[in-house]
Amino acid sequence: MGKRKTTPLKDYAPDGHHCSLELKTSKLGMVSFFLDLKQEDLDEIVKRFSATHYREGDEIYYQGEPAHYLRVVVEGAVKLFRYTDEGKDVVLDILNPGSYFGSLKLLGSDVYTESTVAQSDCCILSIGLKDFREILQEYPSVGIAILEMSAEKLRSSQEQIKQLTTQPVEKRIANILLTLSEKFGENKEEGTLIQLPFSRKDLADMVGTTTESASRVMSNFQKEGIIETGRQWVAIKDIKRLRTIIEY
Amino acid sequence: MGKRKTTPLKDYAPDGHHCSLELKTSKLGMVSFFLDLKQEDLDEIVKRFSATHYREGDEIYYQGEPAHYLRVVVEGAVKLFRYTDEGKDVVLDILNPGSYFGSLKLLGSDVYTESTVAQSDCCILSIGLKDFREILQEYPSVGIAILEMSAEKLRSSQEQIKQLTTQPVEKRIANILLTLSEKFGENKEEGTLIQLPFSRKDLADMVGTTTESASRVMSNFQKEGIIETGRQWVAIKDIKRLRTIIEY
DNA sequence: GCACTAACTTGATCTATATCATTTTAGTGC
DNA sequence: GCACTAAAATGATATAGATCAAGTTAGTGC
Repeated sequence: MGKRKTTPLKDYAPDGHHCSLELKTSKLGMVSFFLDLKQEDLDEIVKRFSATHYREGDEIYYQGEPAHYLRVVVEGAVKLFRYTDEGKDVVLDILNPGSYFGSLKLLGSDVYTESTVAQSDCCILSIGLKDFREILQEYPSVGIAILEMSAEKLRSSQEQIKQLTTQPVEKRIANILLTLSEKFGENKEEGTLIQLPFSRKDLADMVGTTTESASRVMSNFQKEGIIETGRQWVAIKDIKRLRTIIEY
Repeated sequence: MGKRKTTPLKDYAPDGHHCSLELKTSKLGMVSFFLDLKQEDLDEIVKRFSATHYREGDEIYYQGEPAHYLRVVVEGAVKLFRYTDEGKDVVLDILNPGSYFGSLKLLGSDVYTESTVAQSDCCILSIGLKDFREILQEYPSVGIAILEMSAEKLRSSQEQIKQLTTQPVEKRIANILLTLSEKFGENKEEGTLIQLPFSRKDLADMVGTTTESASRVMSNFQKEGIIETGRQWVAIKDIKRLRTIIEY
């Protein structure tokens, strides 16, 4: 049954020098709000962004800080979360390459309402809001596209609310595993490895439960052969069964 | 102690003919995405919207229907909700005059992901997405404003997620009462009357609990003199105490 | 290979809230 | 004023999941 000795997760970007201009351009082109642009326009836009590299666990910004930038994930994963006065964390989203975050407050000043950390090593592009505003004025299609993405985010947030209020913990976890595997899954011999380090605590904070409850559910899933899991990693072995759990 | 015999809620617009052009214009000017426009531009834009009047309880659109319109509340209140396969309702928001809803999918087709009903008699302006797109192209400031409103909606939805996962029912209800009183409150001799018909079931669906639990909490609040309440109406008598409950 | 530690698991309670079952009452319409 | 009804309140019980308290182990670094 193949006892593992090391985490199956890729240990990428140890030297932090993979964010070539080409990679940046191609990733920025992926972001759907730049989807409609011609290559030359895109090249022009990329120049206005600056790239920063973060190591796993680095904070990108804190809840409460003044907000001046819009950011885009080029590589890696970013965790977006709020913490409460009582010290609990609530994970709002885990972003994959191509997603934007930060502020969209183009007029007046703004303050971040969530904190963000690099969930894995990652490369982030950022642009000042003034500059972004200029881009919006130059390329109206960008505005329309970002408006749609923003509406989409709202919808998925509403879906989360629905789940929190109507679904038991087991279903919520099954759901998150499915979502994460769609965002970060890599097909391996035996099932889909979620290419993203995340602990039971992270998982619990994503679905609004405790580490212990998350752990129990994951243990059951593993016993049933639905997943295979270790410290900070999960592979899905039986997606069908996971879907069944969600639906009934 | 003044036993009430009738609901204190206003019974407005019984004949449905109060949506004058002036009212429409002034309300549309209130919507912050038209805030920057000159009066003449606004007049031009208003013409492209058409007004519809709904009676309390009327459905405006259903979850799953193809979505072709963007709408704005001119008068009254609109309940935005999702229902689940198991027959539960989740209230996502209660909109007051000046709020927009419907679709923002300007390219391609879209399907409503929530249902909406008139929570009170109300007047709604709607515009086809094509027309709206033209407005966006003509008046770029509208796009920027709506982008910000959309970001704001996302944030309040995230706040709701935080509350659902970290706060007990009593605090969540206290919170909603405060929000509703800000949106629909009218100052009366004794406290703030929430000018909006809503039942214990509505309340429960807003905070993700059951009618019974909502009822118990409301009974306590009334016993403590924090609120006064009857069928489908609530008045807040001691906002300070409500705030205390939320905070500790 | 071996020791070390944070991550994870497991078990035993406890508790907030759901659920089920009635009873009570506010507000309407006659 | 009185009867009627849907809404709300209340009580008794059940339960999912939180909390508290020890263990276990996966994966790392030597």
